[in-house]
Amino acid sequence: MGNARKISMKTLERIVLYKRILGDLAAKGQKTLYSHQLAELAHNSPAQVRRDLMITGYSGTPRRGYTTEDLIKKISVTLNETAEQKIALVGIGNLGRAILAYFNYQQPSFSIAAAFDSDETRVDRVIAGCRCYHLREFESKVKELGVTLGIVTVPASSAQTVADMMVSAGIKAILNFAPVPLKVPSNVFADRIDITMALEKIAYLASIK
Amino acid sequence: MGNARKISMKTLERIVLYKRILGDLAAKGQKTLYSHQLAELAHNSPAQVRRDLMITGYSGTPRRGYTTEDLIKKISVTLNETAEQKIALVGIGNLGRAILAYFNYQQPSFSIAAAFDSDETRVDRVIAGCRCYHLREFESKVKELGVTLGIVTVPASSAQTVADMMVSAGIKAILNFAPVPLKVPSNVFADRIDITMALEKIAYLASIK
DNA sequence: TATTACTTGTGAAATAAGTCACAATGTGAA
DNA sequence: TTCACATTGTGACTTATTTCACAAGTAATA
Ligand SMILES: NC(=O)c1ccc[n+]([C@@H]2O[C@H](COP(=O)([O-])OP(=O)(O)OC[C@H]3O[C@@H](n4cnc5c(N)ncnc54)[C@H](O)[C@@H]3O)[C@@H](O)[C@H]2O)c1
Ligand SMILES: NC(=O)c1ccc[n+]([C@@H]2O[C@H](COP(=O)([O-])OP(=O)(O)OC[C@H]3O[C@@H](n4cnc5c(N)ncnc54)[C@H](O)[C@@H]3O)[C@@H](O)[C@H]2O)c1
Repeated sequence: MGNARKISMKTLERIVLYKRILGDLAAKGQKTLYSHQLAELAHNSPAQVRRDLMITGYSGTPRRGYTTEDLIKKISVTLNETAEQKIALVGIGNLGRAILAYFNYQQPSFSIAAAFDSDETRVDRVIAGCRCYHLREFESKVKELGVTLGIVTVPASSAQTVADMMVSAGIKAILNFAPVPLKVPSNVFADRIDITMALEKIAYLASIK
Repeated sequence: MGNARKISMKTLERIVLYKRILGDLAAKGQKTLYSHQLAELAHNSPAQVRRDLMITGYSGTPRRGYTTEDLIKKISVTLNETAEQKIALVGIGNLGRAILAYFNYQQPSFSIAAAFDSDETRVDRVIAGCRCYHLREFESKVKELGVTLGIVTVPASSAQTVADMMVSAGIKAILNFAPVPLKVPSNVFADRIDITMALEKIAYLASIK
């Protein structure tokens, strides 16, 4: 869309975090803050914060810092959060259900519009306010509901098949919890959250301390 | 421990992935492979694979490539996987239970030794083979069982308190699922998996495609 | 009003990560 | 055995990210 400047992955991740921190502060009534305060809360440096905020185009004022509400709004615009996006989750297992339950409470710029599974015993019900359908209804529901994002919580062996289905249904970005990299066309973005890998990582880091 | 060379986070993450891929190939009977094949499966470049493998000290042979089993062993040694590590999970909610259920099936170089919660109704039972205790028993159980790793799956408001408790019980590394950075002393490592952030990230990336 | 004391935004430098490209080398074929 | 050649390991280069450091600017104070 509009945003001319390209945001690096690292900066993207941090400004999402900044927005959340700012939201908490705003809820507590804090009107302004300095880069060093945001840095403290985000566990990084003031220079990093200021550099990251450059891409939003928002300018603080010297000596006064940033206005909480304005900065939140500017980050939201930068993140194109104007239009709410809909998510389809595939794989109503333990992890899938935890995610469904969680994102019902939350109300960010996206919502899980529908969930799917290939197991007949897991479909045709409502979990945490989200309807569960059989996988065969995937493409039609995605199109009907205007889904643009996908969450993959199926076993690794089925993850690529599910991703392919998402791509052909027109989904634009996928978050994959299966421990296998997905192959998607270059006009689709796929990210992976690999919990096992994260554990092996901390196991290594504990072992060298 | 022994490992002189410092592994970068990026390389660490990738060699963990390589090991898993190699394990799958070995299970299917593949004896050797080339850097370009591993790159294909890991979704990166052959040069990246070879560069990453340098820190293991393992050398393949030109024209024949890498011997699957040998490379797996060398990565395991690099990752100090000789001694199995024990994990304590705190927060037996939706996500915590999904994780408990999952890591019971798996048998890697670590296992979840005990789970804890502050809610009386969630303790004194066994979930997926893992005993659940009240949080007040945390320190004694951690020491009794020799736990070195912690998983935090409590609400954001309690995450820092739980982390502090883990640190004072002697835990060396923490994996945190709460959407808030943890403050830990420099001899402890804290990593965070932020699912909401990952979703906001793909939402942004979908919006610019 | 002039001055002081901080904070911002950002070029420039430093560091980290990734890619290229090629000499060295072992393999399999003849 | 000899040779052709695909593959490895790595120095050098490129690109990305972070940090430094300081001019410019604003609010508070006197
Ligand atoms: N639960 C965890 O803590 C955890 C940790 C690490 C990785 N993971 C990964 O997350 C994924 C889900 O884990 P889980 O614990 O929820 O597993 P699970 O077995 O509880 O759930 C998997 C679900 O996917 C469904 N499914 C299987 N094949 C399907 C297909 N082709 N189409 C649609 N649905 C299908 C199953 O019916 C089941 O409901 C797995 O890839 C797993 O490796 C989970
Ligand atoms: N479930 C998800 O998909 C999801 C997604 C994003 C983030 N998260 C984060 O993961 C964490 C857990 O999420 P969840 O969905 O499992 O929540 P949940 O409410 O289902 O579970 C939280 C558990 O922690 C326990 N708890 C609360 N305070 C505690 C304390 N001080 N000590 C010990 N136990 C305590 C509660 O009794 C409960 O059992 C939260 O921080 C949440 O923000 C979860």
